[in-house]
Amino acid sequence: MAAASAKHDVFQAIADPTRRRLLKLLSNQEMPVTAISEHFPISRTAVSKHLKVLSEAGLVKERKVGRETRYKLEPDPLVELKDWLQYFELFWENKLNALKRFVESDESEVDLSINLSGEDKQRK
Amino acid sequence: MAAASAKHDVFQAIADPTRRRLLKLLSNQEMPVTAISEHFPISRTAVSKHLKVLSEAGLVKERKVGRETRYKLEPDPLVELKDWLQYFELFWENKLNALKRFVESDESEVDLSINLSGEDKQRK
DNA sequence: TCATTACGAAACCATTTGGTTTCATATAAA
DNA sequence: TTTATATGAAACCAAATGGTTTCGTAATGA
Repeated sequence: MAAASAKHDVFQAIADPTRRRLLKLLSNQEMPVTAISEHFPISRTAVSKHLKVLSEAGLVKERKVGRETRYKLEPDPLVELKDWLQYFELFWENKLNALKRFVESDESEVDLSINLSGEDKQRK
Repeated sequence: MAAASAKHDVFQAIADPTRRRLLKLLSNQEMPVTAISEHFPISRTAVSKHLKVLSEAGLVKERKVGRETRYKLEPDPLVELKDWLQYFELFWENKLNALKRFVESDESEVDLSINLSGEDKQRK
């Protein structure tokens, strides 16, 4: 699945603060472009281009209704971000806790090579 | 807290695929620049610039050892990403579950307007 | 029918980005 | 001391980015 969002990836799409605001705005409601752009200090055309980027990343879906195009959030591609982040969960906050979670959750697909004490983490 | 990583934010820092690879590489080990750049098809100088961006976002820490500068991951700023993502958790995965959680938790501060059927809710 | 509204495409522009090569400097090694 | 190594700063460049204004077209409404 996850229809190969070729041209723009999620990481790049959310790099821009305007686009992040767009995503939040559209998470609550489906909205047409003009209404959307009233929430931003830039031109409608500029908003339209941001929406295009988001669309190419698969993060919004558009639907034509009469003469307007309504956009809404399509959150699925954010899973990629979540997965990426998950790798690093091990390293922040309480690192020991993270390790514990990791060992317990048995989603040990990757050997992260963290060796905190010289102990063998493969213990069961 | 969270020492105002002014110039580059986390979102922008991780937008570049090379920088994402750098973070993974440095999560396991502290490494000097030349060794790092052997893992990439670009010049050492280019790698150095990427490291600077990561550093300005607070995502790596450098330490001078003799004539080399060693870099390692500093994962704390990723929490910002995690928090941002968390907002959207409601919307992906099993949307019915999310809705259920939402309804049950009675923290109905926001009208999430999840439209499960594809019907136009505005019809009156 | 004719005017208005909603929208995206196009052309254009300044700035940022990601890369290069060259150079200066500090440390290590011979 | 002299040479080699490790690194970042500087100058430069092409392409991408984020914005603008102008224009064409489709749908609504008077």
